[in-house]
Amino acid sequence: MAEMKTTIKTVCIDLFFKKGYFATSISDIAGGSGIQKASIYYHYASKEDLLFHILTSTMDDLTTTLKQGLAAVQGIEQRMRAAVRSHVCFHLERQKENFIANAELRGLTAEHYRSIVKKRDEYESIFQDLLRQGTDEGVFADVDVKILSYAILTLCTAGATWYNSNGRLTVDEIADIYENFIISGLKQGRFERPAGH
Amino acid sequence: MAEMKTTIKTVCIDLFFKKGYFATSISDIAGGSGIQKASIYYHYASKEDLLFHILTSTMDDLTTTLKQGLAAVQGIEQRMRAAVRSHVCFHLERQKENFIANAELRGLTAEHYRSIVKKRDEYESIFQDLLRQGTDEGVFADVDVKILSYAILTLCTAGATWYNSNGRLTVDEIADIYENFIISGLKQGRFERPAGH
DNA sequence: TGATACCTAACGACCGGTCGGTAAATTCGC
DNA sequence: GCGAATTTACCGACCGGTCGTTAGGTATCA
Repeated sequence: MAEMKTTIKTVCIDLFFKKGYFATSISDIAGGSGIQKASIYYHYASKEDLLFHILTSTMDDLTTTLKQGLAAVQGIEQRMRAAVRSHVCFHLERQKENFIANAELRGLTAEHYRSIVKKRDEYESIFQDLLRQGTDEGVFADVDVKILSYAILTLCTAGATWYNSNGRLTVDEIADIYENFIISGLKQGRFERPAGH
Repeated sequence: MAEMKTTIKTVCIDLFFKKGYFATSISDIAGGSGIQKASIYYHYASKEDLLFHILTSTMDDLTTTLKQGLAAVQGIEQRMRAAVRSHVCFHLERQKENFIANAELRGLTAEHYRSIVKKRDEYESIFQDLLRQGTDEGVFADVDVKILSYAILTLCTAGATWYNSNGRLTVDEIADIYENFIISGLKQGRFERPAGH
């Protein structure tokens, strides 16, 4: 049964989130999982292998979720809204994994690093396509696609660093705030006369 | 002369930025500084002390720069623009230190952690005051001050993770993009109305 | 019986940090 | 003005401890 393998991964996510990858030892992970540290190596090849597993599944699920969220949505503004919402909700709902995915890339081997960055680039390119299309159609202002895509993604991603699931706002309420902020930011100049400089 | 002390700090910033705090050894720092690792301890009490020095000076300079940038600016929109610009420029110009300040807080002792977080909170509160005032005056939409302040700061801060000083855009050009994006996001499609009278 | 899932024990490497010592520069007593 | 005392800035050697990892053994169960 892959029961312990799952337990180890879950414990690992908790610890990497709380203490960081380098500050977490195999002993910590073993202790949290209720086994001896040598037994970790029956399930995973190395500490880095564990990190890579976490990041790979997170990135894959992230992209899958986005594609599902966009599948039935028409119109560029609505599609961008859906994309932002998908991104925010995923990051808040799977806060720990996403925090790790953004903070611990340096723990990977060069090869695994490339693999994760490739997945991230593919994900980003979906947003960049949306931005480009919105700009072409004149729905969004003539924005810098590269910079604005980074802006949108890091903005929502940052939620994973401060979000408190017991806090004042629900995931949906936070998604609303980001959605409106971003869409307004993208439409800039479309509503108002330019402010004096 | 405090020459070597400065050299060590500079080397340290480079290494912490490139490899991360935990992955950087005292030997690395010593090697980069051209001395033996024991000599590091003549200038700094510990590895953590080095990190704390870096973060303290960065946070202090950050706040000082913001206050200077706001000193002579009138009007809430212009003040927010100035604040965003100050924040972006500081983060891009001192990219490495700011990256460390956002990534390596976990390396601090509990006491030093509190000290840095306190500085960060004070800095954030300046932005929150601007947001609150802008909302009160009706210049900005009725936004959630807490969430939007995090949004603005993390947005600009993120620039320090991807900015390439040899890249396509200058610091000022990037600041322009952020400034317009954020102000538009805060106004959320509002037409500008003469405030009050 | 043999695969599965764990264990105990131990490995070498490396870590942050300390120690005693020292050459050179600076300060001080006279 | 000059020798003595002290401080500055560094070094090489080494410490206890922890790290990720491995070898080899053992209980369970089909």
